[in-house]
Amino acid sequence: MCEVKKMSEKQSRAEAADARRQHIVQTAVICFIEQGFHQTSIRDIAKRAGVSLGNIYNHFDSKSALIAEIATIEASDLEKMQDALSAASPPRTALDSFVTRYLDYCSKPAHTALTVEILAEAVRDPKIADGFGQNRDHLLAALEGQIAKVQQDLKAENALAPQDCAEFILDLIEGLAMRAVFSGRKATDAEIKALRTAIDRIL
Amino acid sequence: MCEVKKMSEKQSRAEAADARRQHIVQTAVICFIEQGFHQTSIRDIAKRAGVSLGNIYNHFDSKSALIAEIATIEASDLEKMQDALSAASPPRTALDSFVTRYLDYCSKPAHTALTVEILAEAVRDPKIADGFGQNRDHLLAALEGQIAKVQQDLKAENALAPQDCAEFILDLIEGLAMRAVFSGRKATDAEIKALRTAIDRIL
DNA sequence: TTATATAGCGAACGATCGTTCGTTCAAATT
DNA sequence: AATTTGAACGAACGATCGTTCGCTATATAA
Repeated sequence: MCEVKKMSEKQSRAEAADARRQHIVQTAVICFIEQGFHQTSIRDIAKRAGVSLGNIYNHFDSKSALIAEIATIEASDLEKMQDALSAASPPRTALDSFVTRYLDYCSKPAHTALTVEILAEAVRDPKIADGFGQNRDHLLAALEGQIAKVQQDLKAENALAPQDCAEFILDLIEGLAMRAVFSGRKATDAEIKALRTAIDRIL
Repeated sequence: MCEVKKMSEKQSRAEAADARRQHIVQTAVICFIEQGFHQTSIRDIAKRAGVSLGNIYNHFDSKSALIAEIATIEASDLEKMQDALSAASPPRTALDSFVTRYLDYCSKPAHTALTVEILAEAVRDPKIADGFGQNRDHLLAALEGQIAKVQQDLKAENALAPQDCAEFILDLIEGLAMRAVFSGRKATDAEIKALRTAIDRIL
């Protein structure tokens, strides 16, 4: 009846609940990054989110459900990376800009902390491992498509299969980023140049 | 006085203590691989090792000290990998055999589980991160030496710097191994062949 | 032989964990 | 206006955590 009227000044109950839920998720992510999954208690999250302990269980079935949801969200973040690959620019340009974007993405310490945490969880939870692998496969497929085009343009002989090529390129980018994060610095220009050279050779 | 007499049939007190300590460490490793650091309790380890709860604290100061020790042991396992690199065989042969050995090493699911766990710990504990990074640097240096020789033999122009090259090669091997482990299989011959091709190109 | 030191034990401690529960209160529905 | 719904709360529960402590027994030292 009066749904529309107060939309602008005050959100509906369902909207407020969704916002609260999302706020809890975001706070949980911060806690998990800082302390890890199993060193973070529900009380930690509740306190930091300014929410009661019991209320968290109105929005999530259990702590592991909250972890699983965050793992899914983090995995689906990869989808945004595919935009750079689907762009209508020349394949080679698209690939170059993808390298830049993905390296930046992997170079964020927060991303590394969360990814490693999810990886450790994925070792024992096939459900999380699946979500992780599935989204990575999507990115891989998109990358593979561009690589095939680039190889066609290069008319390269004895080229590596695009699938292998795509996996290797991701490995190189992730490896460089992780090394930088763990030594508390950013990848140097020299390192990035070497990365691009290595990718060129692999193509 | 009677130290020597019973050495063969019964170990001295110090030896027995050392053996017990090592047995606890090995049991802890198994528990940590199966359940992760923070999902494993001291009681789990004690029970599985057939040792009393309190006795563990006669051998280790705390749970985190036990974790740190295991992280150190695992990191120093990398040293054994350098043997293949220091061998007196032709550089190219040494490098090839290293690729095989390191891929096998990284392909063990138990190794992956423990490494990911240590990595997650290293994000928040600089001491563990240092131990991890230091041992990796040693391996890297050894690999770098062989790469320099191989490049010299190839008389390649515009070759990548041996340091970068070494890091990239480790990234490729570790990436392939991790992918295989997480999908519950072994690296296929085709994948290994692709890996070797990629390494050839990078050199 | 006597004294000392230490590995081994398991009950016990205090803290904290994930989760449940009864309750309150305001929004939504009738 | 009356009723129902569900978000929000925080005390409470039972379990488990890392760690400590007093104790026994035995190898070593004196």
